[in-house]
Amino acid sequence: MTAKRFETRTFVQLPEKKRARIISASIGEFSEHGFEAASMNRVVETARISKGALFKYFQTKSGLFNFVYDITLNQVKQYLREVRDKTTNDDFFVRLEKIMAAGVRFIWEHPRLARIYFHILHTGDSPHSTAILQKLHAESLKFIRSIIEDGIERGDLRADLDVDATGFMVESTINRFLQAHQLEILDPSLELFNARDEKSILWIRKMVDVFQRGLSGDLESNQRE
Amino acid sequence: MTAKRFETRTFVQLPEKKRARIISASIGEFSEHGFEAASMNRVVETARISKGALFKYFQTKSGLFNFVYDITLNQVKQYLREVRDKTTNDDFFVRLEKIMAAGVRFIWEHPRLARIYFHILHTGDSPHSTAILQKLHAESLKFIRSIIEDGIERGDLRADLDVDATGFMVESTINRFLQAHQLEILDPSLELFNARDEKSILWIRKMVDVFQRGLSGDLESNQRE
DNA sequence: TTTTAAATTGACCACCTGGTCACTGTTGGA
DNA sequence: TCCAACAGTGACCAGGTGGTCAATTTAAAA
Repeated sequence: MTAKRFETRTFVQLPEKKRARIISASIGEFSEHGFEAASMNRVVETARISKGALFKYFQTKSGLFNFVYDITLNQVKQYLREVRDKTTNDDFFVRLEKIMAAGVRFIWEHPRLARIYFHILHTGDSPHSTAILQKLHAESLKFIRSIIEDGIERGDLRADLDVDATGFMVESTINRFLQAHQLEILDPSLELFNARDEKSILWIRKMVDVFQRGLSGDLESNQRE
Repeated sequence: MTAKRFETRTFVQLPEKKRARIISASIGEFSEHGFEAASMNRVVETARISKGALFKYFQTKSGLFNFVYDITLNQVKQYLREVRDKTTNDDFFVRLEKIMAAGVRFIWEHPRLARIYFHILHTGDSPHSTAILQKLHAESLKFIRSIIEDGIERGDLRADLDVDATGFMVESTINRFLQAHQLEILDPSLELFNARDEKSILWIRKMVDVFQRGLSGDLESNQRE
């Protein structure tokens, strides 16, 4: 699998400052408008280059988007790998807490990339095929599932747990929780928009607790075998 | 609170068939493209009327959207009310199952309205203020919370349950589950896209079970006071 | 200094957008 | 039959879109 390049040789050879300006402008534009509504004219304006130049650096709007998409995805993957590797010895529920906390940190450190990631994840607004977008979701799910399977092996989780259903629920909750930090309209009443630390951690604890103990009042029903 | 009308007198007095054609064309357009990317030209084309006419029926694109949004919201609300009232005597977990099943049914019966609803809910792509969109989310959450509070009162759920966190988790899961039926890219590997009945119900059972019993393998930790 | 190759520019293209308005039916009452 | 009131039309508007390309500047090689 050869790495596809979306940027031209010309772009790569650009002085670093200029290249950085263009990348930043592109990230900004796509993070604010998504793919379809993003404007090449605005990118050109923000980056202070001519339109012709931009189209010499990237042949099409899709090309520029793919370039930014790559950066985004690599950052997300790296952060996921890091959390997983740093928490291998933790109990499942501690691990879950740390994963969520790391997500909040990621949003805080890379707000624009996070926006791009979640926007694609939720709207599919991108030049990619549905197949590729589904793969994105599948990877996200796979990550959570692997954590759950570890938890079962270690005995932190019920052995008879349905991994598919659990994975889906945990992933849904995490994603939505992280989005509430980022998209004001998705922050229902938790007041997590632009929140950090204390408030986030409090919520994380509460949610992990619900996952851990379940909802049932009838403790009998927790027993089974 | 007087009801704001988005459609003009002229539109109301239109022959029913024509009016229906216009409404259908508008619902179709907004369900496929959301608000911003929707095209009045396409609506006009599909509805087989002139552009001038459409702008006599609705003053602006926002007006037309609001009209459709009203229809959508009323349908959603009505279906929520119905499920709630029909299940008041059920156990919480049965109730949860029925709510999810009703959601699947709604998507099956009103696929275009469902698309509009979820699109707004997730992207905020609409001419409305963030305040109004937050209210949408808040109402959705409020609905789930009321079901949870009923469950606690009835003793189906732990009395010490955190209603906020639980509501958030349940609502996230339900929403994402329903979206998987509707948006192919959001259907990770559950194969629920365009699914109905058996497959959906199986998943619902699995998820409700996880909510009910929790994830813990250590049964001790379920005991507390 | 001259030549040559590469980098950069912005006017321009076709096509789209939401919205307008002078004009042309159509209808019903006097 | 005449006329007024309304319904409907589509060419047109300003402003946007992604993308192109002949002309120009820049930089390096000869």
